[in-house]
Amino acid sequence: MKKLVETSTEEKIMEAAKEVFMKYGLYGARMQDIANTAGINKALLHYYFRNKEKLFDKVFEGALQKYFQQMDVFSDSSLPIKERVFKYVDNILLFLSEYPQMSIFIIKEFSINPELFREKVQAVKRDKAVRLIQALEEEMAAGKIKKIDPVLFLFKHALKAQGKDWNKDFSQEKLNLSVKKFVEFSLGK
Amino acid sequence: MKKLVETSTEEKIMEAAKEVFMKYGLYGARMQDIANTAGINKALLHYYFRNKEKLFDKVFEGALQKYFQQMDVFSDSSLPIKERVFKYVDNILLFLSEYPQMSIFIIKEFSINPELFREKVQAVKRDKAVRLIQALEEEMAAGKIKKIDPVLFLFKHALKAQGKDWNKDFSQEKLNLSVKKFVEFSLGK
DNA sequence: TTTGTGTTTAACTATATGGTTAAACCATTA
DNA sequence: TAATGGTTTAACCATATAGTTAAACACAAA
Repeated sequence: MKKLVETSTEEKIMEAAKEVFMKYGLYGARMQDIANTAGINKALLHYYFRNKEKLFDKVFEGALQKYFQQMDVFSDSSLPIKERVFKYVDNILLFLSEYPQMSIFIIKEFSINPELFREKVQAVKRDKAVRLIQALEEEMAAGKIKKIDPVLFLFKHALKAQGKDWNKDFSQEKLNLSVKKFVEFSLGK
Repeated sequence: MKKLVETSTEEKIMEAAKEVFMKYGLYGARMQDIANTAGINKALLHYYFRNKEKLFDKVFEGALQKYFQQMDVFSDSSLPIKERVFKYVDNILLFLSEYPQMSIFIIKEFSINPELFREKVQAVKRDKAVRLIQALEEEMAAGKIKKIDPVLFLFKHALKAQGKDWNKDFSQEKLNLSVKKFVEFSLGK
């Protein structure tokens, strides 16, 4: 059947593109390299995904989707807020250990072109992060959690989940800025 | 005076190259971009540093030097081993927060070409890491610290310094693999 | 078998990129 | 002033790279 071959080739390209883009970034990746990795002719890349940037976008979108999907925990209002936060942080930690390349990749691409990056992210993220922030703000208003900047709140809890304590063990200067940047980016700050 | 202008241009190139290479990596960086960032003609890059790889090597060597220099704490045998470990981990944390790009950069370049990377590192690292391991093994033999794999030992202490506990809060699977890779790389494993 | 359609390829083009060269520049010194 | 030598530049070259095209291929329907 034709359809099967179709999806298979497209999948092969996507997998190869993912691998190469993650490794070298948008600028560093070579179309020929992607084609070789996928075991196909270079022209096929353009047949399936018009050009380099469109291919990159597709790969990127997939990666981001997986990442932002995890914010959906916050929509489950049956769970107490702290449970949700814990679950979310737990998922993120798992995600980061499952895709070590991806976290670095996202941080890198973000640092290369924050504006373009943010723009591309918007389409995927939609209101997920907004809803997350809203959920936190509601709980703050209800007095269930302390009133602080939601980003800071999430960051502190991410630290806490790892057994760190913001006040005791960490000073602002000693934080790994990448992690901070990453959390900030996630929330669209 | 000529000497002043000379060093200034070379410095400008080094600074620009550092910035661009850190951002885009060896493959992604463009010589023209480096020249523009330094505010000089592209040919000057080749005048001062023959070719792209040699320039990269110089930048890279500088970065690694700063990093591995911190292992020298272990040569100061007047301090108890635990003090040395603490001081070392402290320095590394400070280094990582001072140069957030660099840590990611090193991890990336390492993942792109481990063999070449290791090779380049050898020249800078020399016996620093060896001495570090030796110091740990000596203390282990003397019964001052528990007998475990020195790499694992250092990794655990790096976690501890951040308030994390290997056994309680972390499972092998949940660890951010990048951090583990980075520590392992540092010691030449 | 022939036709039609979607897939794949080899060969090509235009441009970007790393690198070279010869000449210009400029401060020092004979 | 003229010569010297390190520094800088514009213009160039060869190759790599993204992207295009026309033709071949494969397979299903007529």
